[in-house]
Amino acid sequence: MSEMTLLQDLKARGLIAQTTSEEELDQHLNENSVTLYCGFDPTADSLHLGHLVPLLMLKRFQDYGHRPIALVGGATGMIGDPSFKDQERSLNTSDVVEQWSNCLKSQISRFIHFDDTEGGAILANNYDWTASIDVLSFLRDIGKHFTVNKMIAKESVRQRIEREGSGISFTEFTYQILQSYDYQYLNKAYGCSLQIGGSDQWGNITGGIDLTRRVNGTHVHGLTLPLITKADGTKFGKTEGGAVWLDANKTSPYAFYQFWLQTPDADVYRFLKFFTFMSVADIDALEQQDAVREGKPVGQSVLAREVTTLVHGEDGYVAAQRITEALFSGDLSSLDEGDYAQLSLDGLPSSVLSPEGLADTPLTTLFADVGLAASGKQVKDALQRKAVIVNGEEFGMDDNLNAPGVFNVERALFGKYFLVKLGKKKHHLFVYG
RNA sequence: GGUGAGGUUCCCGAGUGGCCAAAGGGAUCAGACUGUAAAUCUGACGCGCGAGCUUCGGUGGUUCGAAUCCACCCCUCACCA
Repeated sequence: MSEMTLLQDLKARGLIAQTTSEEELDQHLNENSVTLYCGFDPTADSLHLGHLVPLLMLKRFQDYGHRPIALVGGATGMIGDPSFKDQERSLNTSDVVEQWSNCLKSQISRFIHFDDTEGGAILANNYDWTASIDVLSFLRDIGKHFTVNKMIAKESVRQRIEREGSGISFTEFTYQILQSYDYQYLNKAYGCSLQIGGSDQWGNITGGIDLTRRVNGTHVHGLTLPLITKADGTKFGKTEGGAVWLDANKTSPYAFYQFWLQTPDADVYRFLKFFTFMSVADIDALEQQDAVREGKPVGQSVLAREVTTLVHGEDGYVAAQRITEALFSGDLSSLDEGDYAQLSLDGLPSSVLSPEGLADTPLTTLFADVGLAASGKQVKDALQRKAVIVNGEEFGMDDNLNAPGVFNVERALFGKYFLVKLGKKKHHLFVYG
Protein backbone atom coordinates (compact mmCIF):
# COMPACT_ATOMS: atom_id res chain seq x y z
CA MET A 1 0.00 0.00 0.00
CA SER A 2 3.07 2.19 0.66
CA GLU A 3 2.84 5.76 -0.53
CA MET A 4 -0.60 5.63 -1.95
CA THR A 5 -3.33 7.34 -0.02
CA LEU A 6 -6.27 5.17 0.85
CA LEU A 7 -8.47 6.88 -1.66
CA GLN A 8 -5.91 6.43 -4.40
CA ASP A 9 -5.65 2.77 -3.61
CA LEU A 10 -9.40 2.32 -3.66
CA LYS A 11 -9.63 4.15 -6.91
CA ALA A 12 -6.95 2.00 -8.47
CA ARG A 13 -8.93 -1.04 -7.40
CA GLY A 14 -12.07 0.30 -8.98
CA LEU A 15 -13.77 0.24 -5.62
CA ILE A 16 -15.34 3.65 -5.70
CA ALA A 17 -18.64 4.28 -7.40
CA GLN A 18 -19.53 7.66 -5.96
CA THR A 19 -18.29 9.96 -3.26
CA THR A 20 -19.26 13.26 -1.82
CA SER A 21 -16.69 15.90 -2.68
CA GLU A 22 -13.64 13.79 -3.35
CA GLU A 23 -11.25 16.56 -2.47
CA GLU A 24 -12.75 17.13 0.92
CA LEU A 25 -13.00 13.43 1.61
CA ASP A 26 -9.40 12.83 0.65
CA GLN A 27 -8.26 15.63 2.91
CA HIS A 28 -10.49 14.45 5.72
CA LEU A 29 -9.05 10.95 5.51
CA ASN A 30 -5.46 12.06 5.29
CA GLU A 31 -5.57 14.44 8.19
CA ASN A 32 -7.63 12.48 10.67
CA SER A 33 -8.34 9.08 11.99
CA VAL A 34 -11.86 8.90 10.72
CA THR A 35 -14.74 6.94 12.18
CA LEU A 36 -16.83 5.41 9.44
CA TYR A 37 -19.73 3.04 9.27
CA CYS A 38 -21.42 0.57 7.00
CA GLY A 39 -24.74 -1.09 7.67
CA PHE A 40 -25.71 -4.71 7.10
CA ASP A 41 -29.38 -5.53 7.27
CA PRO A 42 -30.34 -8.99 8.45
CA THR A 43 -32.18 -10.35 5.43
CA ALA A 44 -30.97 -13.92 6.02
CA ASP A 45 -29.11 -15.90 8.65
CA SER A 46 -25.80 -15.27 6.97
CA LEU A 47 -23.97 -12.70 4.95
CA HIS A 48 -23.24 -13.61 1.36
CA LEU A 49 -20.71 -12.62 -1.25
CA GLY A 50 -22.50 -9.36 -1.95
CA HIS A 51 -21.64 -8.24 1.56
CA LEU A 52 -18.01 -9.15 1.28
CA VAL A 53 -16.83 -6.09 -0.59
CA PRO A 54 -18.21 -3.55 1.91
CA LEU A 55 -17.00 -5.73 4.76
CA LEU A 56 -13.50 -5.83 3.37
CA MET A 57 -13.80 -2.13 2.71
CA LEU A 58 -14.19 -1.49 6.41
CA LYS A 59 -11.05 -3.47 6.98
CA ARG A 60 -9.21 -1.48 4.35
CA PHE A 61 -10.06 1.66 6.25
CA GLN A 62 -9.04 0.07 9.50
CA ASP A 63 -5.68 -0.87 8.01
CA TYR A 64 -5.16 2.78 7.18
CA GLY A 65 -5.75 3.76 10.76
CA HIS A 66 -9.43 4.61 10.67
CA ARG A 67 -12.11 3.31 12.96
CA PRO A 68 -14.87 1.22 11.44
CA ILE A 69 -18.31 0.73 12.86
CA ALA A 70 -20.07 -2.33 11.54
CA LEU A 71 -23.74 -1.74 11.97
CA VAL A 72 -26.19 -4.58 12.07
CA GLY A 73 -29.60 -3.39 11.03
CA GLY A 74 -31.75 -4.95 13.68
CA ALA A 75 -34.16 -2.05 13.28
CA THR A 76 -33.90 -1.32 9.59
CA GLY A 77 -34.13 -5.03 8.92
CA MET A 78 -37.59 -4.92 10.41
CA ILE A 79 -38.69 -2.40 7.82
CA GLY A 80 -37.00 -3.44 4.59
CA ASP A 81 -34.97 -1.25 2.29
CA PRO A 82 -36.94 -0.37 -0.85
CA SER A 83 -33.90 0.95 -2.73
CA PHE A 84 -34.05 -0.24 -6.32
CA LYS A 85 -36.27 -3.13 -5.36
CA ASP A 86 -39.11 -3.50 -7.80
CA GLN A 87 -41.46 -5.02 -5.29
CA GLU A 88 -42.62 -4.54 -1.78
CA ARG A 89 -41.06 -7.16 0.42
CA SER A 90 -42.69 -9.24 3.05
CA LEU A 91 -41.81 -8.51 6.62
CA ASN A 92 -39.98 -10.91 8.88
CA THR A 93 -41.01 -11.38 12.46
CA SER A 94 -38.97 -9.64 15.12
CA ASP A 95 -37.77 -12.96 16.49
CA VAL A 96 -36.35 -13.93 13.15
CA VAL A 97 -34.74 -10.55 12.60
CA GLU A 98 -33.16 -10.71 16.02
CA GLN A 99 -31.84 -14.17 15.43
CA TRP A 100 -30.43 -13.20 12.06
CA SER A 101 -28.88 -10.09 13.55
CA ASN A 102 -26.96 -12.25 15.95
CA CYS A 103 -25.76 -14.45 13.12
CA LEU A 104 -24.45 -11.45 11.24
CA LYS A 105 -22.77 -10.09 14.31
CA SER A 106 -20.65 -13.14 14.84
CA GLN A 107 -19.73 -13.27 11.17
CA ILE A 108 -18.71 -9.66 10.99
CA SER A 109 -16.49 -10.06 14.03
CA ARG A 110 -14.31 -12.41 12.08
CA PHE A 111 -13.34 -9.79 9.55
CA ILE A 112 -12.77 -6.69 11.54
CA HIS A 113 -10.71 -6.43 14.60
CA PHE A 114 -12.89 -5.26 17.44
CA ASP A 115 -11.65 -4.23 20.83
CA ASP A 116 -12.70 -2.04 23.67
CA THR A 117 -9.99 0.54 23.40
CA GLU A 118 -10.79 4.12 22.56
CA GLY A 119 -10.03 3.88 18.87
CA GLY A 120 -11.11 0.25 18.41
CA ALA A 121 -13.68 -0.85 15.92
CA ILE A 122 -17.28 -0.97 17.04
CA LEU A 123 -20.02 -3.45 16.39
CA ALA A 124 -23.39 -1.81 16.74
CA ASN A 125 -27.03 -2.64 16.23
CA ASN A 126 -29.38 0.16 15.30
CA TYR A 127 -32.16 -1.59 17.17
CA ASP A 128 -30.50 -0.32 20.33
CA TRP A 129 -31.22 3.32 19.63
CA THR A 130 -34.26 2.98 17.44
CA ALA A 131 -36.56 0.58 19.22
CA SER A 132 -37.30 2.85 22.14
CA ILE A 133 -38.16 5.99 20.20
CA ASP A 134 -41.83 6.81 20.49
CA VAL A 135 -43.84 7.80 17.46
CA LEU A 136 -44.39 11.38 18.42
CA SER A 137 -40.72 12.05 19.09
CA PHE A 138 -39.83 10.36 15.86
CA LEU A 139 -42.23 12.45 13.85
CA ARG A 140 -41.40 15.73 15.58
CA ASP A 141 -37.66 15.40 16.07
CA ILE A 142 -36.64 13.46 13.02
CA GLY A 143 -39.46 13.45 10.52
CA LYS A 144 -39.67 17.20 10.56
CA HIS A 145 -36.30 17.45 8.85
CA PHE A 146 -37.42 15.51 5.81
CA THR A 147 -39.49 16.90 3.00
CA VAL A 148 -41.54 14.36 1.22
CA ASN A 149 -40.70 16.13 -2.01
CA LYS A 150 -37.07 15.24 -1.58
CA MET A 151 -37.76 11.72 -0.46
CA ILE A 152 -39.90 11.07 -3.48
CA ALA A 153 -37.31 12.49 -5.82
CA LYS A 154 -34.73 9.86 -4.90
CA GLU A 155 -33.84 7.62 -7.78
CA SER A 156 -33.88 4.57 -5.53
CA VAL A 157 -37.61 4.78 -4.92
CA ARG A 158 -38.69 6.57 -8.08
CA GLN A 159 -39.65 3.48 -9.99
CA ARG A 160 -41.83 2.32 -7.17
CA ILE A 161 -43.54 5.65 -6.87
CA GLU A 162 -43.98 6.42 -10.51
CA ARG A 163 -45.04 3.05 -11.70
CA GLU A 164 -48.64 2.34 -11.15
CA GLY A 165 -49.19 -1.08 -9.74
CA SER A 166 -45.93 -1.66 -7.97
CA GLY A 167 -46.42 0.94 -5.29
CA ILE A 168 -44.52 1.37 -2.08
CA SER A 169 -45.88 1.11 1.42
CA PHE A 170 -45.43 3.91 3.89
CA THR A 171 -43.36 1.47 5.92
CA GLU A 172 -40.73 1.01 3.27
CA PHE A 173 -40.90 4.64 2.28
CA THR A 174 -39.86 5.50 5.80
CA TYR A 175 -36.74 3.38 5.55
CA GLN A 176 -34.55 6.20 4.37
CA ILE A 177 -35.47 8.22 7.44
CA LEU A 178 -34.42 5.41 9.72
CA GLN A 179 -31.11 4.95 8.00
CA SER A 180 -30.51 8.68 7.99
CA TYR A 181 -31.15 8.71 11.68
CA ASP A 182 -28.52 6.02 12.17
CA TYR A 183 -25.92 8.22 10.56
CA GLN A 184 -26.90 11.23 12.59
CA TYR A 185 -26.89 9.15 15.75
CA LEU A 186 -23.51 7.59 15.08
CA ASN A 187 -22.09 10.98 14.26
CA LYS A 188 -23.23 12.31 17.57
CA ALA A 189 -22.29 9.27 19.62
CA TYR A 190 -19.00 8.35 18.01
CA GLY A 191 -18.06 11.23 15.77
CA CYS A 192 -18.73 9.06 12.76
CA SER A 193 -18.12 11.16 9.67
CA LEU A 194 -18.22 8.76 6.76
CA GLN A 195 -20.76 6.24 5.63
CA ILE A 196 -19.98 3.65 3.01
CA GLY A 197 -22.28 1.22 1.24
CA GLY A 198 -23.23 -0.34 -2.05
CA SER A 199 -24.07 1.97 -4.91
CA ASP A 200 -27.75 1.39 -4.26
CA GLN A 201 -27.26 3.09 -0.91
CA TRP A 202 -26.39 6.50 -2.28
CA GLY A 203 -29.83 7.91 -1.66
CA ASN A 204 -29.94 6.67 1.90
CA ILE A 205 -26.45 7.94 2.58
CA THR A 206 -27.09 11.43 1.30
CA GLY A 207 -30.25 11.48 3.37
CA GLY A 208 -28.15 10.82 6.43
CA ILE A 209 -25.66 13.49 5.47
CA ASP A 210 -28.43 16.05 5.23
CA LEU A 211 -29.97 15.04 8.53
CA THR A 212 -26.63 15.14 10.31
CA ARG A 213 -25.99 18.64 9.03
CA ARG A 214 -29.42 19.83 10.09
CA VAL A 215 -29.45 18.26 13.51
CA ASN A 216 -25.81 18.12 14.54
CA GLY A 217 -24.53 20.93 12.39
CA THR A 218 -21.74 18.64 11.19
CA HIS A 219 -20.47 18.17 7.70
CA VAL A 220 -20.09 14.45 7.02
CA HIS A 221 -19.16 12.35 4.02
CA GLY A 222 -20.35 9.44 1.94
CA LEU A 223 -18.84 6.87 -0.38
CA THR A 224 -20.39 4.07 -2.37
CA LEU A 225 -18.91 0.93 -3.86
CA PRO A 226 -19.66 -0.31 -7.33
CA LEU A 227 -21.96 -3.19 -8.02
CA ILE A 228 -19.83 -6.23 -8.78
CA THR A 229 -20.52 -7.39 -12.31
CA LYS A 230 -19.24 -10.20 -14.45
CA ALA A 231 -17.80 -9.67 -17.87
CA ASP A 232 -20.35 -11.94 -19.49
CA GLY A 233 -23.25 -10.06 -17.96
CA THR A 234 -24.56 -12.85 -15.75
CA LYS A 235 -25.09 -12.20 -12.09
CA PHE A 236 -22.13 -12.35 -9.80
CA GLY A 237 -22.16 -14.50 -6.69
CA LYS A 238 -24.53 -17.19 -7.77
CA THR A 239 -23.96 -20.85 -8.27
CA GLU A 240 -26.25 -23.68 -9.21
CA GLY A 241 -27.20 -23.95 -5.57
CA GLY A 242 -28.02 -20.27 -5.19
CA ALA A 243 -26.15 -17.61 -3.28
CA VAL A 244 -22.62 -18.13 -2.06
CA TRP A 245 -22.73 -17.62 1.70
CA LEU A 246 -20.00 -16.66 4.07
CA ASP A 247 -21.26 -19.14 6.65
CA ALA A 248 -19.28 -22.36 6.37
CA ASN A 249 -22.38 -24.35 7.22
CA LYS A 250 -24.30 -22.90 4.31
CA THR A 251 -21.48 -22.84 1.78
CA SER A 252 -18.60 -25.12 2.68
CA PRO A 253 -15.05 -23.81 2.41
CA TYR A 254 -14.58 -26.36 -0.33
CA ALA A 255 -17.54 -25.06 -2.35
CA PHE A 256 -16.41 -21.53 -1.63
CA TYR A 257 -12.91 -22.26 -2.87
CA GLN A 258 -14.30 -23.92 -5.98
CA PHE A 259 -16.46 -20.90 -6.69
CA TRP A 260 -13.44 -18.65 -6.90
CA LEU A 261 -11.33 -21.18 -8.73
CA GLN A 262 -13.90 -21.17 -11.51
CA THR A 263 -13.71 -17.43 -12.06
CA PRO A 264 -13.49 -16.60 -15.77
CA ASP A 265 -10.21 -15.09 -16.97
CA ALA A 266 -12.03 -11.94 -17.93
CA ASP A 267 -12.92 -11.24 -14.31
CA VAL A 268 -10.13 -12.66 -12.25
CA TYR A 269 -7.75 -9.70 -11.99
CA ARG A 270 -10.59 -7.29 -11.36
CA PHE A 271 -11.85 -9.57 -8.61
CA LEU A 272 -8.39 -9.81 -7.09
CA LYS A 273 -8.54 -6.05 -6.69
CA PHE A 274 -12.00 -6.16 -5.17
CA PHE A 275 -11.70 -9.14 -2.89
CA THR A 276 -8.12 -9.35 -1.71
CA PHE A 277 -5.60 -7.16 0.03
CA MET A 278 -2.91 -7.81 -2.54
CA SER A 279 -1.50 -4.57 -3.81
CA VAL A 280 -2.65 -3.31 -7.15
CA ALA A 281 0.93 -3.41 -8.37
CA ASP A 282 1.25 -7.09 -7.47
CA ILE A 283 -2.03 -7.90 -9.16
CA ASP A 284 -1.02 -6.09 -12.30
CA ALA A 285 2.27 -7.94 -12.31
CA LEU A 286 0.45 -11.24 -11.91
CA GLU A 287 -1.80 -10.40 -14.82
CA GLN A 288 1.16 -9.69 -17.03
CA GLN A 289 2.86 -12.92 -16.06
CA ASP A 290 -0.30 -14.87 -16.78
CA ALA A 291 -0.61 -13.19 -20.15
CA VAL A 292 2.68 -14.61 -21.35
CA ARG A 293 2.42 -17.87 -19.45
CA GLU A 294 2.07 -21.13 -21.28
CA GLY A 295 -1.14 -22.89 -20.31
CA LYS A 296 -3.18 -22.32 -17.24
CA PRO A 297 -3.08 -18.90 -15.58
CA VAL A 298 -2.48 -18.73 -11.84
CA GLY A 299 -4.81 -15.80 -11.19
CA GLN A 300 -7.74 -18.01 -10.22
CA SER A 301 -5.82 -20.10 -7.74
CA VAL A 302 -4.36 -17.00 -6.12
CA LEU A 303 -7.80 -15.46 -5.91
CA ALA A 304 -9.32 -18.64 -4.49
CA ARG A 305 -6.55 -18.98 -1.96
CA GLU A 306 -6.69 -15.38 -0.81
CA VAL A 307 -10.44 -15.08 -0.45
CA THR A 308 -10.93 -18.51 1.08
CA THR A 309 -8.25 -17.78 3.64
CA LEU A 310 -9.84 -14.44 4.35
CA VAL A 311 -13.28 -15.90 4.93
CA HIS A 312 -12.59 -19.37 6.26
CA GLY A 313 -9.11 -19.01 7.64
CA GLU A 314 -5.96 -20.91 6.86
CA ASP A 315 -7.56 -24.19 7.96
CA GLY A 316 -10.52 -23.74 5.69
CA TYR A 317 -8.26 -23.00 2.77
CA VAL A 318 -6.01 -25.97 3.42
CA ALA A 319 -8.98 -28.30 3.69
CA ALA A 320 -10.56 -26.96 0.51
CA GLN A 321 -7.29 -27.26 -1.27
CA ARG A 322 -6.80 -30.82 -0.09
CA ILE A 323 -10.19 -31.93 -1.35
CA THR A 324 -9.62 -30.17 -4.63
CA GLU A 325 -6.32 -31.93 -5.09
CA ALA A 326 -7.81 -35.31 -4.33
CA LEU A 327 -10.86 -34.93 -6.55
CA PHE A 328 -9.37 -33.21 -9.53
CA SER A 329 -6.06 -34.97 -9.77
CA GLY A 330 -8.05 -38.04 -10.76
CA ASP A 331 -5.92 -40.19 -8.55
CA LEU A 332 -8.10 -41.70 -5.88
CA SER A 333 -5.38 -44.03 -4.71
CA SER A 334 -3.53 -41.10 -3.24
CA LEU A 335 -6.12 -40.96 -0.48
CA ASP A 336 -5.95 -43.18 2.55
CA GLU A 337 -8.83 -44.20 4.75
CA GLY A 338 -8.41 -41.24 7.05
CA ASP A 339 -8.56 -38.89 4.10
CA TYR A 340 -11.97 -40.18 3.14
CA ALA A 341 -13.28 -39.66 6.62
CA GLN A 342 -11.88 -36.15 6.45
CA LEU A 343 -13.45 -35.32 3.08
CA SER A 344 -16.95 -34.99 4.40
CA LEU A 345 -15.75 -33.15 7.49
CA ASP A 346 -13.99 -30.75 5.19
CA GLY A 347 -17.17 -29.95 3.36
CA LEU A 348 -17.44 -32.40 0.51
CA PRO A 349 -21.15 -33.16 0.13
CA SER A 350 -21.77 -36.62 1.47
CA SER A 351 -24.55 -38.86 2.62
CA VAL A 352 -25.17 -42.23 4.11
CA LEU A 353 -26.04 -45.01 1.72
CA SER A 354 -28.40 -47.55 3.14
CA PRO A 355 -28.38 -50.99 1.52
CA GLU A 356 -32.07 -51.40 2.18
CA GLY A 357 -34.32 -50.42 -0.66
CA LEU A 358 -31.37 -49.81 -2.92
CA ALA A 359 -32.73 -52.27 -5.46
CA ASP A 360 -35.86 -50.19 -5.83
CA THR A 361 -34.06 -46.89 -6.24
CA PRO A 362 -32.93 -45.86 -9.70
CA LEU A 363 -29.65 -43.96 -9.79
CA THR A 364 -31.54 -41.01 -11.19
CA THR A 365 -33.62 -40.78 -8.06
CA LEU A 366 -30.74 -41.49 -5.74
CA PHE A 367 -28.50 -38.79 -7.15
CA ALA A 368 -31.23 -36.22 -7.52
CA ASP A 369 -32.24 -36.77 -3.92
CA VAL A 370 -28.83 -36.04 -2.51
CA GLY A 371 -28.56 -32.90 -4.61
CA LEU A 372 -25.94 -34.11 -7.03
CA ALA A 373 -28.26 -32.99 -9.81
CA ALA A 374 -31.38 -30.85 -9.89
CA SER A 375 -33.57 -33.58 -11.30
CA GLY A 376 -33.51 -37.17 -12.41
CA LYS A 377 -33.51 -35.91 -15.98
CA GLN A 378 -30.11 -34.38 -15.50
CA VAL A 379 -28.76 -37.58 -14.04
CA LYS A 380 -30.20 -39.42 -17.01
CA ASP A 381 -28.47 -37.04 -19.34
CA ALA A 382 -25.18 -37.57 -17.53
CA LEU A 383 -25.61 -41.34 -17.56
CA GLN A 384 -26.23 -41.29 -21.28
CA ARG A 385 -23.10 -39.30 -21.81
CA LYS A 386 -20.95 -41.49 -19.64
CA ALA A 387 -20.49 -38.67 -17.20
CA VAL A 388 -21.19 -40.65 -14.05
CA ILE A 389 -18.17 -42.15 -12.43
CA VAL A 390 -18.30 -44.18 -9.24
CA ASN A 391 -14.98 -45.02 -7.63
CA GLY A 392 -13.25 -44.49 -10.90
CA GLU A 393 -15.57 -46.62 -12.97
CA GLU A 394 -17.95 -45.26 -15.61
CA PHE A 395 -21.60 -46.13 -15.49
CA GLY A 396 -24.25 -45.64 -18.13
CA MET A 397 -28.00 -45.68 -18.49
CA ASP A 398 -27.94 -49.49 -18.42
CA ASP A 399 -27.01 -49.34 -14.78
CA ASN A 400 -29.78 -46.97 -13.80
CA LEU A 401 -31.86 -49.68 -12.20
CA ASN A 402 -28.87 -51.51 -10.90
CA ALA A 403 -28.00 -49.49 -7.82
CA PRO A 404 -27.10 -52.59 -5.77
CA GLY A 405 -24.58 -53.56 -8.42
CA VAL A 406 -23.08 -50.10 -8.70
CA PHE A 407 -22.89 -49.75 -4.97
CA ASN A 408 -21.74 -53.24 -4.23
CA VAL A 409 -19.88 -53.31 -0.92
CA GLU A 410 -17.20 -55.33 -2.60
CA ARG A 411 -16.34 -52.30 -4.65
CA ALA A 412 -16.42 -49.85 -1.77
CA LEU A 413 -13.17 -48.14 -0.91
CA PHE A 414 -11.99 -49.24 2.48
CA GLY A 415 -15.18 -51.22 2.76
CA LYS A 416 -17.50 -48.23 2.96
CA TYR A 417 -16.79 -45.31 0.64
CA PHE A 418 -18.18 -44.57 -2.79
CA LEU A 419 -17.01 -41.43 -4.48
CA VAL A 420 -19.45 -40.39 -7.16
CA LYS A 421 -18.51 -37.94 -9.83
CA LEU A 422 -21.15 -36.43 -12.05
CA GLY A 423 -19.75 -34.38 -14.85
CA LYS A 424 -16.44 -32.69 -14.45
CA LYS A 425 -17.04 -30.79 -11.27
CA LYS A 426 -19.69 -32.38 -9.11
CA HIS A 427 -18.68 -34.85 -6.48
CA HIS A 428 -20.51 -36.65 -3.76
CA LEU A 429 -19.31 -39.11 -1.19
CA PHE A 430 -21.54 -41.98 -0.20
CA VAL A 431 -20.75 -43.77 3.00
CA TYR A 432 -22.05 -47.28 3.20
CA GLY A 433 -23.89 -48.15 6.35
C1' G B 1 -64.81 5.18 -11.76
C1' G B 2 -64.52 4.86 -17.56
C1' U B 3 -62.06 2.90 -22.02
C1' G B 4 -58.42 -0.05 -24.44
C1' A B 5 -54.50 -3.98 -24.00
C1' G B 6 -52.80 -7.99 -21.37
C1' G B 7 -51.64 -12.21 -17.59
C1' U B 8 -47.99 -18.73 -21.14
C1' U B 9 -43.16 -23.43 -18.47
C1' C B 10 -36.68 -19.93 -14.17
C1' C B 11 -36.71 -15.01 -17.29
C1' C B 12 -38.07 -12.67 -22.04
C1' G B 13 -41.49 -14.07 -25.58
C1' A B 14 -44.52 -16.98 -29.74
C1' G B 15 -48.96 -19.75 -29.79
C1' U B 16 -55.82 -18.06 -30.63
C1' G B 17 -60.09 -25.51 -30.77
C1' G B 18 -56.86 -31.19 -32.04
C1' C B 19 -50.32 -32.08 -35.27
C1' C B 20 -48.98 -28.35 -27.88
C1' A B 21 -45.37 -30.29 -22.57
C1' A B 22 -46.38 -25.67 -25.86
C1' A B 23 -41.80 -21.94 -31.43
C1' G B 24 -37.58 -18.71 -30.56
C1' G B 25 -34.01 -16.37 -27.36
C1' G B 26 -31.63 -16.01 -22.48
C1' A B 27 -30.20 -18.47 -18.02
C1' U B 28 -28.99 -23.34 -16.29
C1' C B 29 -26.98 -28.58 -16.60
C1' A B 30 -24.15 -32.28 -19.42
C1' G B 31 -20.72 -33.77 -23.73
C1' A B 32 -16.63 -32.35 -27.31
C1' C B 33 -12.49 -28.83 -27.44
C1' U B 34 -9.56 -26.65 -23.33
C1' G B 35 -6.93 -24.77 -18.44
C1' U B 36 -12.20 -27.13 -13.20
C1' A B 37 -11.48 -20.35 -18.11
C1' A B 38 -13.70 -17.95 -22.47
C1' A B 39 -15.52 -18.62 -27.36
C1' U B 40 -17.55 -22.43 -30.45
C1' C B 41 -20.24 -26.92 -31.64
C1' U B 42 -23.68 -30.88 -29.64
C1' G B 43 -27.45 -32.63 -26.29
C1' A B 44 -30.85 -31.83 -22.15
C1' C B 45 -33.99 -28.31 -20.08
C1' G B 46 -42.43 -29.44 -16.15
C1' C B 47 -42.11 -34.31 -13.19
C1' G B 48 -41.10 -39.61 -13.83
C1' C B 49 -35.73 -45.07 -15.51
C1' G B 50 -40.40 -46.18 -17.84
C1' A B 51 -45.71 -46.83 -18.64
C1' G B 52 -47.38 -42.32 -17.57
C1' C B 53 -48.59 -37.90 -14.71
C1' U B 54 -49.30 -32.57 -13.88
C1' U B 55 -49.11 -27.25 -16.47
C1' C B 56 -50.51 -21.97 -19.85
C1' G B 57 -53.80 -15.88 -13.53
C1' G B 58 -58.37 -18.29 -10.61
C1' U B 59 -63.15 -20.78 -10.65
C1' G B 60 -66.93 -22.84 -13.33
C1' G B 61 -68.90 -23.98 -18.34
C1' U B 62 -69.25 -25.31 -23.92
C1' U B 63 -66.95 -29.42 -26.72
C1' C B 64 -65.32 -36.12 -28.45
C1' G B 65 -61.21 -32.61 -27.49
C1' A B 66 -59.31 -25.98 -24.68
C1' A B 67 -53.35 -22.39 -23.34
C1' U B 68 -56.76 -21.32 -27.32
C1' C B 69 -64.26 -20.47 -27.07
C1' C B 70 -67.99 -18.58 -23.05
C1' A B 71 -69.18 -16.61 -17.90
C1' C B 72 -67.68 -14.64 -13.50
C1' C B 73 -63.58 -13.31 -10.45
C1' C B 74 -58.39 -11.69 -9.31
C1' C B 75 -54.12 -8.97 -10.97
C1' U B 76 -51.15 -5.82 -14.37
C1' C B 77 -50.30 -2.11 -18.13
C1' A B 78 -51.88 2.35 -21.11
C1' C B 79 -54.94 6.39 -21.65
C1' C B 80 -59.03 9.19 -19.71
C1' A B 81 -61.53 11.02 -15.18
